[in-house]
Amino acid sequence: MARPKTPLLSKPAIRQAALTLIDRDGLEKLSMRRLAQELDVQAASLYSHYRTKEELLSDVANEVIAHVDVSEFGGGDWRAGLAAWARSYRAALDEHPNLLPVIASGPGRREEALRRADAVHGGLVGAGWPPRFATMIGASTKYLVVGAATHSFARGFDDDVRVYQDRYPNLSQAHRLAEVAAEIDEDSFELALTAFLDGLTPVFEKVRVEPAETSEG
Amino acid sequence: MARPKTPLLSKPAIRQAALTLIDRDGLEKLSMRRLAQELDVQAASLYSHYRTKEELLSDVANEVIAHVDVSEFGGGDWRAGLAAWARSYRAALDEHPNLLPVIASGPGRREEALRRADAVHGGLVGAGWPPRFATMIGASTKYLVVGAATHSFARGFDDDVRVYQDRYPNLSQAHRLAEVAAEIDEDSFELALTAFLDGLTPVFEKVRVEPAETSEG
DNA sequence: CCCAATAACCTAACGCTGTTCGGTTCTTTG
DNA sequence: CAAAGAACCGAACAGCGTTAGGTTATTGGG
Repeated sequence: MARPKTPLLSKPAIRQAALTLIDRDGLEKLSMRRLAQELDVQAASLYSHYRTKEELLSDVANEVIAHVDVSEFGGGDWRAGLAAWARSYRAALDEHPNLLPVIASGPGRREEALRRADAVHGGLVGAGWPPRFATMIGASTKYLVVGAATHSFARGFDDDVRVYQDRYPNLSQAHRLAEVAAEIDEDSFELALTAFLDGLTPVFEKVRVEPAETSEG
Repeated sequence: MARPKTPLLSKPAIRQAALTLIDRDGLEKLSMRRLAQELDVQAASLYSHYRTKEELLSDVANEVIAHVDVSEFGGGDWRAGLAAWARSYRAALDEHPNLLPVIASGPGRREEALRRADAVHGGLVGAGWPPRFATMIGASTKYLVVGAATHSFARGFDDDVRVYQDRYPNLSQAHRLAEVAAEIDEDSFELALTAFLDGLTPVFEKVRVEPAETSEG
């Protein structure tokens, strides 16, 4: 077979198949050969569309991040903006947990990630935070989200609870809750986010500035 | 060559060589063959000491985590305990940034991680937090630390600042600070940690219980 | 309208990876 | 003193990302 009359592949189709495979079988199971097989194609053909596997993965990650919502920053309420952003971010990561290493590790050349970082920064400054604080708060909130997604209890402990029994007395009770690990994750994230925002509020009162032009400078 | 008179390898020696290589060349450059070469040995020999590469990496991670200090929980001050733990944790991750994916992703069967989780939980309960909150707070703090380490500004953005100029007006100013990215990371982490602890304090006043026996349950 | 360029697929191969097999020699145990 | 096991080796396996070179279909310029 040579060049087909209608193309068998396209960037979106490759991305979608990759994400499906990652969601279903895990990141480490995704190989170019397996991906090609899923698309009824030979592995080498993928390189007509993506230069490397890494580039493909970055593109997949970009697409996932594109679903994160930063629109809440539109109103001037930085608390609501941050909370909505953080929850939306977390939800996006939660939908594709196997992809998390890609999102968490890579450098941030991804368009959509930058677009959102810009929106967050602009929203905070627009609400009265000094730019330096806006940068820090944006980073900190992301810490919380990414940390909550990676180090989640749900996957952070072994299924076999008996491993911990007796040896770690303080934990043994905590992990009787293994079956509700997801709920603990959720509660912890909300607790942390709320506490963080609460702790930020008095800081805001101290450093607040009159909102100037956001975008010039 | 067959079996040598005095062993050429040992688990600690292998771990140390692996960590050195990871620190120097990065995680993805570490292969069993390269590691063996560093130890003047053949790759297959490593399997007399470690069953898989994964097991070796987990052991290396365990060793790094062993340096995290939870002793501050000894006094009854949960704030000081949490802060010291978080800073120590972060410092440990910072010393071996290339190892971070291993620490962040793997399930928590690592002895030292469990030992510390137990100490944290016990310290919080001992200070008066209900067990359920202790679990959540431990998880949340870890979120903050791991998130701060993985998504650090220092590595989260591309070296070439000009990429972002003009296209993202809100960011262009922020990233004129690229050369002080490490400082931003530090400040953000401290801001987040402090805000989180500040936000937690009023919660504590509400839910506090008389410290009961910590270890029976 | 046709020819050149390009694009999209293919097969085959390269060098690398983690890991296993079977062999040899040394040490330890009974 | 024999048997068992431990610690090394060389060679090989299957699978990986990627590249080279070939073939055919489409597209753009003279």
